Amino acid sequence: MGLMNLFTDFEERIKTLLSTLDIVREKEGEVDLSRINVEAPRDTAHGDVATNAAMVLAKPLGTNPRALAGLIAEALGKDGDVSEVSVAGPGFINIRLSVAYWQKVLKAAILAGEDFGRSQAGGGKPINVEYVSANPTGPMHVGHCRGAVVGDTLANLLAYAGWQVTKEYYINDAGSQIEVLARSVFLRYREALGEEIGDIPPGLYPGDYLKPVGVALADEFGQSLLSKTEAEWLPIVKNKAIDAMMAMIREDLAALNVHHDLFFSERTLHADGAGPIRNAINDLTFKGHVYKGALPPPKGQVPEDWEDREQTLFRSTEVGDDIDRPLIKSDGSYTYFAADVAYFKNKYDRGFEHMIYVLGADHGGYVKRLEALARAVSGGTVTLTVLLTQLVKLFRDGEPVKMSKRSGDFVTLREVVDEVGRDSVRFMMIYRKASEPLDFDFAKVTEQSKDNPVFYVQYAHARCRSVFRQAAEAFPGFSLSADEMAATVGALDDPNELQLIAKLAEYPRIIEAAALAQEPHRVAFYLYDLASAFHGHWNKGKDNTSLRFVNDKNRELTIARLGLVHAVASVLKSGLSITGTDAPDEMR
RNA sequence: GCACCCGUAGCUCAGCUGGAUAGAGUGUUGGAUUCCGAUUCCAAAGGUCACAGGUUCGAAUCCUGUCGGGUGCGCCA
Repeated sequence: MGLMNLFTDFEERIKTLLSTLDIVREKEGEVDLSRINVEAPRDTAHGDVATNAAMVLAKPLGTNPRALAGLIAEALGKDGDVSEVSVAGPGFINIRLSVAYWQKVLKAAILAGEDFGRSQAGGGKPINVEYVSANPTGPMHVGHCRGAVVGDTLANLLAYAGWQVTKEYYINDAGSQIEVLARSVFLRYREALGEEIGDIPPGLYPGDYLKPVGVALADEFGQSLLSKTEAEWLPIVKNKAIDAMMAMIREDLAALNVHHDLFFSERTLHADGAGPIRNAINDLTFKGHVYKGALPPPKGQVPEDWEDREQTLFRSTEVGDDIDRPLIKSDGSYTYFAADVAYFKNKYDRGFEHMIYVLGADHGGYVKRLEALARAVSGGTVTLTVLLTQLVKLFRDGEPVKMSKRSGDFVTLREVVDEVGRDSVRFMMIYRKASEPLDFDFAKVTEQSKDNPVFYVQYAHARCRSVFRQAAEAFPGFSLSADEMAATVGALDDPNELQLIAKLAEYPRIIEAAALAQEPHRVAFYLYDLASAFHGHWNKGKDNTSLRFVNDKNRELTIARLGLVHAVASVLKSGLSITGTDAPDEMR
């Protein structure tokens, strides 16, 4: 299956070829071949693929790059799939591939279909991707949107690239904000029983979305909760409130086409006298990372109410953090971070050696302590990466949309999805590096034009399907299998077609690189590129009718070209499905 | 004060983990166009990759420092 990725294919060829050269054999075992890479030259006029092999190896071999390049080029010239080799610049080796090779690549793409870019890079290793993890105190708002899409797309990408992915959501259902939620709901419960509650007191959640929860409580319990003390009704109301909030959040996520494999409750860590947390702290203590002491006040402005207090601390500074972190508060209760320690240990015990946390930029301060935690608990065997997604600014008609969480006057995720559509939201959210702030303009995102990247890519897919519909008209009773199309690729030799094949051939490499770098946006950009190449080819068919896909006088050629179209459509569909968006058969 | 993220065309952004003359889109300018589904197509102009050093055959990319923008900084979650 070397043909699946032509760059790794040629990397292998060059490495085996090198081992036959005398100059390399003399220093066998001493030369490092890992720095050799094979890539597409920036300028296609230079060739189809280029390698830096000569420049990397010249020094260790005690020769000069141009001379070594000459040797390699000569040997490469004997490869039947290579039509031309040249040495350029400081020692680049440029390779022009034969038409037959491109046809073989296309054949592989046609036969693989949507699996063309699938990779074994992940080696089936388990990886945990945690994302969203919004507090269950209300519906999701737009702020959660980007992390949700980036996390979900990254998880899809990693799965496609050969990892065994678990998509996980950490439910923050243990803190004091949950008590506030329960009290807010209890008020709505009294309201549902006919009581006049007036304005919602400050400090409680004012949103209307809690009213149905109050009504449900009234239906289930009648007046019975009113006679109980808060200590009695709180646990009951809390459970109902969390369940209701999570049901709402799951619906919101579903509307965004986000689906987690596991919802992990923070409360379970506090259960049984906080057994899991105690165990985790004991574990850390056993490994020598815990002590009792007082933290120095922060530099710069010292808080007015600063008091020196002794706490149980995680000596995270020894494993890369800037400051030691409290695990147990001075009143004896556990900090939020203590639960995080237990949660991390839980993941670790479940066998994950690779973990990704997708967090908002406002949690940037949290990164180092999580990394420190991973080192301390796993002894450095776990790779934990935190992906920070920058802020999204909403615009309507060029004007920024103001939001205030206090008044409950925020834009919900659902409102955005309902207005602009799931696919547009998802694509826009990853059509930018995660580390870059993002402007989200309602007007632009709804636009059905070339300016809207989702539309542009989906349109390319629809156009592909349209070609098949046209072919069915030109050749009644037409029905094609991948095998039939793959068998005819020899009919394709137009440079424009070969260029499109070359773009297709990049897909497996893009997938691997994006997965490795954990940068899902690269998939979106590639899709735009491919769509652009396809549209461009289509446009050439406007002037030059001989390039059109369907030629009713040449059945064989048409089948071959449909193979090309099929491969383009498959890659588009595969990529779109990684981004979690549809590949429609037609646009309206 | 400290830590993290970001400074690339007028604007919005890519840049394949160190490669060749730094690329798209949009905008500007000049042409083409009754077209197999989109207000389309082609071309040109447009750059001190924030700045200064360093690492090496080679830096937008890696290291250090400076400037500018954003985010966060005990016992909140």
